[in-house]
Amino acid sequence: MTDTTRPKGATSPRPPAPPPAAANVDEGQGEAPDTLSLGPLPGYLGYKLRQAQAASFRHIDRMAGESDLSPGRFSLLTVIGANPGVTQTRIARAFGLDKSTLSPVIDQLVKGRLVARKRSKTDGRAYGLSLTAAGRRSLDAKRAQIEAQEKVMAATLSPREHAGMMEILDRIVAALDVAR
Amino acid sequence: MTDTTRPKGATSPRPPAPPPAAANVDEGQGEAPDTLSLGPLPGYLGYKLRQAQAASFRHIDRMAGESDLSPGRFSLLTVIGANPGVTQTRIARAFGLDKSTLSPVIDQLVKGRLVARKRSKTDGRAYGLSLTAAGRRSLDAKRAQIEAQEKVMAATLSPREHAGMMEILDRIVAALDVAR
DNA sequence: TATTGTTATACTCTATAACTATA
DNA sequence: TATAGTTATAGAGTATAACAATA
Repeated sequence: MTDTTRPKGATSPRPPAPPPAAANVDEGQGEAPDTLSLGPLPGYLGYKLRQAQAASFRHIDRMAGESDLSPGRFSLLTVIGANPGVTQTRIARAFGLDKSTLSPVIDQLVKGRLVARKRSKTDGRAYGLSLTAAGRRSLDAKRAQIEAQEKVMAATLSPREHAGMMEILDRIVAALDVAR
Repeated sequence: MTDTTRPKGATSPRPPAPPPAAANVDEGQGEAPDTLSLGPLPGYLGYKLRQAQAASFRHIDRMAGESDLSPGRFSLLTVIGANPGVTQTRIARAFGLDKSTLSPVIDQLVKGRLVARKRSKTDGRAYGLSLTAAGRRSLDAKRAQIEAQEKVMAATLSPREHAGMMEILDRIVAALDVAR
């Protein structure tokens, strides 16, 4: 999810470089030396959604310093911060993830002292999760980066377009999760 | 990239289940039994982009049969199909990937007999890639699924909204790849 | 020396299955 | 029996570094 304390010495795997715009050409006759066709790909909304999502991660990564939170860990810390005492299972359900997915990540966050894990008084199986002071600081720092990115995106959109995107994206999610 | 022939007996890792809509609630006072706050997440365009992208993959996966192409391998086969004789390096550049990323994937595609790899006559280092008949069939089958998904998305959008999305998504990618 | 491609290694994100401990 | 969490294993997708072969 969020990558707390990226292993100090680790070579953090960087996202791919932005694909050259040239490749975005829609099919076509321009068989120039190093331009290749992406076929029908640029006509698919799903493809563009993927491109935009990838560009977002790439951009966040470029803003990030060493041992910074990954987008996934950021969202995990955000939810823990907004729901002190929450359990792993509840978080997994909220994100639609399997509980086993969270175990190792939360373990890293706990080892990195960003998250505190306390056994529940009322249920000996469950843990209550909360942010440590360091976790809160990491989260705040990352949120500033995220919100800077939001400003970059908002700056290229009119307020109407921005609101429209938010709404349409929800509609797309709803349609796809129902379909089939 | 694309996942050609998913290892026959392999338990293809399924995408996460759709998160319950309840989790979408924006902060709030409603501290109901199992509703947890996502904090500021639902207000971020980047977060919604990620959700929509994930919903798209999830939906494709639900349509897919056994040993079907992953979205990544689909795009890879698409580009090979549209540019017979293309080299790995050129594809990597077009997608903004490192060349080392493609080696294992293409190797699988070749082993799965979906892609043919021939040493270039003019450059002994390079391979020319092309689709086999089976590769073409897999690609066509997958494309039908992809286009079915495109119809599902298009059905929830007005033509203007659809066109707007395509254009705005491009604008977001351009803005993010320049920023910082 | 530069380029094409491979291999080893690593990291994120995700899943299923099997298991422990607690309810 | 059901639930919370862990561990082992697996797979997609991506990277860097080091290397071989060819240019």
